Amino acid sequence: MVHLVCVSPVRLSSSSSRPRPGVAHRRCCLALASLCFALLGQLGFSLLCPRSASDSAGQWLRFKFPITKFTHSSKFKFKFASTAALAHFNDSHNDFSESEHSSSSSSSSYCSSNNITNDNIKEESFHIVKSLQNNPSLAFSFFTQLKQQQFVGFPENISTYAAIIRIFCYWGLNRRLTFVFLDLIALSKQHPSFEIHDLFELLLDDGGVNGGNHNYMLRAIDAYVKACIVLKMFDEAIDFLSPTRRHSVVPNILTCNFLINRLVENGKVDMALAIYNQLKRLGLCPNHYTYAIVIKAFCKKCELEKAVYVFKEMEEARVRPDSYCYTAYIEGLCNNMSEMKLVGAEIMFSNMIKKGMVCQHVYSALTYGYCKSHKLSKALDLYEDMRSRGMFLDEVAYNIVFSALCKLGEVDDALDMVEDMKAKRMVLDIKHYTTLINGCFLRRQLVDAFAMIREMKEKGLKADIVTYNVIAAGLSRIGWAQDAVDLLDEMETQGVKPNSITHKRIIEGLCSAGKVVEAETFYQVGR
DNA sequence: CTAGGGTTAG
Repeated sequence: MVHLVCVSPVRLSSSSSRPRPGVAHRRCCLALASLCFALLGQLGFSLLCPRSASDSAGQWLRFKFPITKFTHSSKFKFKFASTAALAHFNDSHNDFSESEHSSSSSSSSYCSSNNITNDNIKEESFHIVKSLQNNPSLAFSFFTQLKQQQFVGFPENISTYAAIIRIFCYWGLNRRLTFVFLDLIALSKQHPSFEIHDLFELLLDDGGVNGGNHNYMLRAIDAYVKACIVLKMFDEAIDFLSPTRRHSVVPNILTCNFLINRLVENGKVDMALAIYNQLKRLGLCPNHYTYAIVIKAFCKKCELEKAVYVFKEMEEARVRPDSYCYTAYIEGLCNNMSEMKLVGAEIMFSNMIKKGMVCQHVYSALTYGYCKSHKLSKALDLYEDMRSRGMFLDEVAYNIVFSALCKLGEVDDALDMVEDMKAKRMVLDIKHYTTLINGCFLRRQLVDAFAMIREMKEKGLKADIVTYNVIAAGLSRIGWAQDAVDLLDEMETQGVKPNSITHKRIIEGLCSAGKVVEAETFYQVGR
């Protein structure tokens, strides 16, 4: 095994002559890296444990994989400011100039000891991650491997986390940063003595990541706040936006938008509006998306006048509303449906057309409004209008149209459109199938209905409670009461719990099939 | 940071 690792060192050409690596190259490199790490896992960790601290296993990686550069020019060397906490680690590998490296010398040193202690893994992992600072991709896969083998423990190995965070901050790999923080949050829950704030203190020891440049620190804060939001830890996210926690860094409006939007979606509308007001007090400028979310928030509270007032606020702030803002309001009108409001939505829609601001989404919103108020032919007219403008339907919009067509009893048209979707390589999901199955049953097109059910299952889609209710209703309606009852068995094996609608449909089926006694028993004791 | 869709009611 060791032999295999050392046979063919990769020759590194000088950085100036090598073309910039493309995405494919990077992917390839990453794949190669994971492969080798997997190999390492099998070998045990001994390969990565050199005799001396300076003889880092990072060197092993260096001759094994060409060092890839990301978008930064090589003039920008990663500056890894030392901290008091990290001072005992050897910093000699900061500079990763890609000089020719004699590979043969290191072959023996990596297969040294077999008796690895947790301590040297800790030390080495920090060391290796740090030495891969010019290759974030590789650093990340190494880190992932460490985690999979549970070598990144807590709270002892906080420095390895700090190292990986610094690297990702520097390279602006925000998504990966968020993943690291998701991890950290999970770990900090296992180890209550550790607080994320301690980690930030560590990062701040340098005066910020990378020599006090707040842009880097901001990335770490954003990523952490985002991770909190994803985990619905809203209080923690909000707490971090407070002046004492921000470390005098101004929060990013995009992150704030993300927070406010998720708050609204989770029904915490008042909290969202409070944050919005706080942002304004902080002097942060909301952008058009912020305003759109606020419009949505007021609509959700049924305070449509206040939603209108937001447009005024935008005018004062000289932020031009975009199609999303208008759509948010149209959606609000459609959801708080009344004849008058629908007219309001139509007026705003035609204004959008005049301004050349229509987007696909506004069509969905208004179509949905028409469907809800049973103006199905208007909905279909709108669909035609949309096609005439060369807009295309996406998956969700297709389903809105399907649902309108099915209610009109025009399932065949819907089924034709399914073929269009497939021709466009669009994938149907469980909601499409539910709509269509329902439509087929309503028209008593049983062959189509069962074909749809089969197709859905063949594609590996699992029916959920709504789908089962639709099927139960369909079976009952066509008089197949026993099959509706039997559906409960299938639901049980699929782990879907029937609800009151399911039972209601089954009882209806039994009653209309004349099986009143069975219906009564079912009502009394269930199945 | 970018939304929206499927059952149901005398």
